[in-house]
Amino acid sequence: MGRAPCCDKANVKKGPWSPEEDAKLKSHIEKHGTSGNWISLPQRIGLRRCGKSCRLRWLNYLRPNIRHGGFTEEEDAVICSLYMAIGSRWSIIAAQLPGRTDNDIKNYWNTRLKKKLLGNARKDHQQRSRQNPPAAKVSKQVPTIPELSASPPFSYLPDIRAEDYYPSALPSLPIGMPPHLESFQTYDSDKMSSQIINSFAMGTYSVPMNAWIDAGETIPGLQSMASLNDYGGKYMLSSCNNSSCTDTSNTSWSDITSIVNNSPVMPELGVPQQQEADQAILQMGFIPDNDFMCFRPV
DNA sequence: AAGCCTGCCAACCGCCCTGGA
DNA sequence: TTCCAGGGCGGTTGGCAGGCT
Repeated sequence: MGRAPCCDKANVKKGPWSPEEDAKLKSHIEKHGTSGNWISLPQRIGLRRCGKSCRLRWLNYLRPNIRHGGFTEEEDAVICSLYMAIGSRWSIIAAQLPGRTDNDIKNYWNTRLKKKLLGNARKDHQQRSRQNPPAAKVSKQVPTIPELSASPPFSYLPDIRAEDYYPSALPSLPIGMPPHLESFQTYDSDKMSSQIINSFAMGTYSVPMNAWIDAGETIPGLQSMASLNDYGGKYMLSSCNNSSCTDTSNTSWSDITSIVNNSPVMPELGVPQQQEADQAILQMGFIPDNDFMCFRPV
């Protein structure tokens, strides 16, 4: 037996709301509230609408202080960061943006922001590739880990993963990411692409070498991740490229920070020149634009 | 001018969660 | 403890508008 419908589907009106219906609903809720029951509300006020439809109309359109359109760069940044961190949890994302509804943010993401993000990421990657053509690989033993070739991370952004940033060998980590907004709120909007790379990388626990060295803000984000997740504080640090991964150590958070801080660039914690960053990466035995640093709980 | 395409967004659908009986 | 109604939410759809051919 199926679930009983929430209303009489045959007798409710569907489609766009008329100004009269809007006025009736708004006026009633402003005077009496919803009385804690959306399902019975339309009957009580003489609307031929489903209760759920009334609720949606009120929440997404009629309630006070709703803003539509005109998303700012700052709002874009928050949406991007949170989407990368927690995925399509639109209600949670909306809760961080006063006056915005989950529906609006969802629509905005699907129609504009996703394309903007993909465009920036591609442009950024192409520019870097021109400036830093892949160097000859530094000699080191890299045992293949065949099982890592399946199910790459971030299925909802296949274009970036497949073509721009993520090699197919990266491990997939079915683990929830806590929000780490504090890591992203200070970004310069001019550096949108860097910001996206960082949050993207954070969500998968794997960091393109360039981005890792690029942005000091990655560090507090990682630290937040390490402290909020219960993995006993142990991580496996790997370097990955298109065909294989090399586990360098089982490491704790302090080991990771030690490795990062030993880089000649990281102590600046600002935005070092890309050439310097690439030089540092090479000195550590990695290949910019080819290798990735992965953190896996062990 | 007409038809087609694309982007946008309001609204719907249906599943899951929660709290009360 | 179980059941169920209502609420919440994310995915999807359909219609409209504007641009393009």
